[in-house]
Amino acid sequence: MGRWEPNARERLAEAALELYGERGYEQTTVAEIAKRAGLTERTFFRHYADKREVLFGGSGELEELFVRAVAGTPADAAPIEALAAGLDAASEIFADRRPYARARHAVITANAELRERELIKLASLSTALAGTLRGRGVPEPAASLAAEAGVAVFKVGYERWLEASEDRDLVHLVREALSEFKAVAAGG
Amino acid sequence: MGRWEPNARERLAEAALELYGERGYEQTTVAEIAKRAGLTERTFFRHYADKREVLFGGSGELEELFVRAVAGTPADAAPIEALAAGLDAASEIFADRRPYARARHAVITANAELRERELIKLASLSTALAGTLRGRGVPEPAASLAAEAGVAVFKVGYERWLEASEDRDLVHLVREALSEFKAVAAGG
DNA sequence: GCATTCGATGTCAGTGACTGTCATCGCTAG
DNA sequence: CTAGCGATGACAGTCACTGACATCGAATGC
Repeated sequence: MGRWEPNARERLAEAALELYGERGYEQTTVAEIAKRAGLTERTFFRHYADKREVLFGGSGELEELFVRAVAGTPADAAPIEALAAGLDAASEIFADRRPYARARHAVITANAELRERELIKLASLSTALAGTLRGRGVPEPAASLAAEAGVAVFKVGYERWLEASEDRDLVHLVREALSEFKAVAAGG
Repeated sequence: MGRWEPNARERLAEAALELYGERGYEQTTVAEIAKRAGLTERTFFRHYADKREVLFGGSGELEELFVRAVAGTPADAAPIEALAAGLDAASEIFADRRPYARARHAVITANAELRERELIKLASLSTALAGTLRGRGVPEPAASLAAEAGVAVFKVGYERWLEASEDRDLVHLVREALSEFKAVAAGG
């Protein structure tokens, strides 16, 4: 494996989150992250495309899970109902990671570049969901609109979960957001 | 005014769009943009915060117009109906700018950094709309969800407009996107 | 007219993100 | 034991972006 210790990639992500939290994203240099992880700056950029990406290692996994759940829904389910299944699946993987999610979210919301990166990850998720819906026969622009709505619902539920007390779980908060959404879209 | 010619800011934006279109965003240096505009790199950064922002000079205007139209709606209008008024107002200012909008959109979609910047502008719009809706008595999370939906509708209509023939105008395409949205959200 | 003042620009040096290239380490197959 | 290979280190270079200070040009006051 590596030249020295294993899990270089994970060590870098951990060091980055710590440093971004301690002194802020902008005040942290990549060289400092690499040093805390026992590596060099050059190696950081072999594992992550840039200084922002180190906080988004799990986004591909989330997207894959969400999409798979939507695709696994009965073919005659309405777009919104297929998305509901995806929302459930995506919510479950966060179950025991709330402390980590909170630390990460605090860092991201504190910096515009990181917010931008988060938005493009969500846009990628939305694009993938729209493609999956089209594959199920949903025409455009309904597929894209439904996908965007699904992501918005997840985002709202997720943010409420971060602020909520420990006994409120993400799956339920996202479901609540979904029914709020349906009410608003119906003109309520 | 300026040391030489007037409208330095506009000249920079024009030069940037040209160069980004000719040789691509990444292959263009800020020094080249400034030179084409008859200025120096340092002056570029006095007018625009970074190399991406030069393509987004009008986003504040769009946000202001959209928000004002929503705020000017009768107090008893449902969130979706208030947003519909905002969508109409926002759509009108693009009426005679389709060639420019197409060139700009082609440049933005070709580069991930520029897509990120566009997304955060839309997120800012969404946040502003949500605040306006809250000011009209719409509670959270309905206000945020409705605002996200409104932005998604605008985005879909706008993209269709860019691809459409010259006789189809933005206002109508956005209205079509809105009714598609209502149908999908209702479970259609 | 002429000096003063002020905003916009130019100049220059510096930091840090990111990349290309090549050497080197340490494990593994044979 | 050695050859090969993947991961890392070392180093030089480009470019986005910033701070500090000089300078220009036009408006203003007299």
